[in-house]
Amino acid sequence: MKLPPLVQAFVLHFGEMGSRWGINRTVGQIYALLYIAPEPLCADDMVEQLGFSRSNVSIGLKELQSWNLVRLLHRPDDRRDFYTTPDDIWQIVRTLVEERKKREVDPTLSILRELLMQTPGTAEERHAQDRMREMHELIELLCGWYDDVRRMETERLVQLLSMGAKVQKILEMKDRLFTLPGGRRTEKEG
Amino acid sequence: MKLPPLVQAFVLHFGEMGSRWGINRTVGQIYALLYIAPEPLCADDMVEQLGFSRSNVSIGLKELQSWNLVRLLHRPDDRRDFYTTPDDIWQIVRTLVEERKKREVDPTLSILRELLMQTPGTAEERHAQDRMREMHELIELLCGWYDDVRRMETERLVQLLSMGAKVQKILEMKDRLFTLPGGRRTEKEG
DNA sequence: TACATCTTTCAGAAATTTCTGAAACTAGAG
DNA sequence: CTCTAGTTTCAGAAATTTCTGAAAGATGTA
Repeated sequence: MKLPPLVQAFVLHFGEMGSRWGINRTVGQIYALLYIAPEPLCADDMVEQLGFSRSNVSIGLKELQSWNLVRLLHRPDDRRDFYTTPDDIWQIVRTLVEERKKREVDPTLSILRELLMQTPGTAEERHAQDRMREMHELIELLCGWYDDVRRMETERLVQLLSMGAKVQKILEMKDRLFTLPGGRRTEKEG
Repeated sequence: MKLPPLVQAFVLHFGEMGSRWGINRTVGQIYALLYIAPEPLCADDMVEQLGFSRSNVSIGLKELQSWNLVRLLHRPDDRRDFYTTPDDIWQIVRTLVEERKKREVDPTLSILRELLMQTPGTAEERHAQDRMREMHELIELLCGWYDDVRRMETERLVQLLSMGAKVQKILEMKDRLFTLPGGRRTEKEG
């Protein structure tokens, strides 16, 4: 691996973290390299800089493509494929979350739905189903929220995130505004 | 494996998803079983119901304990350890997020901080560092938000999540309230 | 057509992770 | 102290994942 020390440390870290993030070392390193590279890279650049075999890099790139995490581009008079990550890091995060949801959440959601359709035979099954229902509701709530948030413009999103718990203050204010003197809420609120 | 079909399907699913979630099959199945079991279980119950070896279950339970995901409890006149998950599923989610952050985000944050302290030698390193800085800022923003949110009471949290993008409406309202006629913001905002 | 350049596939080697059974360990009861 | 009922550890077997080199495929050029 021939990289400036700073870059190398970054790339190696992403390789190590790869396994914790459910991708492998090669894929982690390739992505890290693409992310910090000032220019698009071709597969052979990666082979040279990371020291993996050509085929390993090829498979890693396929994997990244299946995650929609890289852009493929070409240069005039050059048959090679060049790869980059989006310049906008928020775009990267959005894609990452979207894909992880697709792989890590959606299958569970659909199994839960399926199992909740069934009629429980025993008390044990009934209890199991209650527990699954709780889980299903929670995941649906989170997904609903996510589905709203992902449509927000980045600027708004940043604004919201920066506020953190201050949103709560606003909610409390809203509650005061819309709550009748006796403590009950107005009809519109729920 | 001797379990009611409904329970079995659930448990098997969590086993399969285990690898995508960075835990293994055994751990996934054990947790699923504990989650839907109406009563606390001891290790031998799990051996019987899941068909793993005793030692495998033991290691799986240790792993779950290291994630703070199970509670250990004892019965009078019984030396065995019994295990459960918290009744409150929100508590489970909170723990899960906390632990994943600890393992999947914090190490990256600290490497980034470290690398950003260094003085870049070349233009390439300078560019790499800029890119790392973007990443660092984004992660800090998310962590700051998370740090606020995790302290919220569950009821408030649910309220917030249910609102989804409606929060945006409130923000816009707030903007209107605090924005001077000319379009500039008041000093307090920003 | 033959050739050059680049990419992909794939069988098997290498490495890593998971799982098991046997042995070691722990702590209360007699 | 010894027995018993439990838990943990650990070396190696089994399974899975990752990685490689060689071969095949694709595509543009002469």
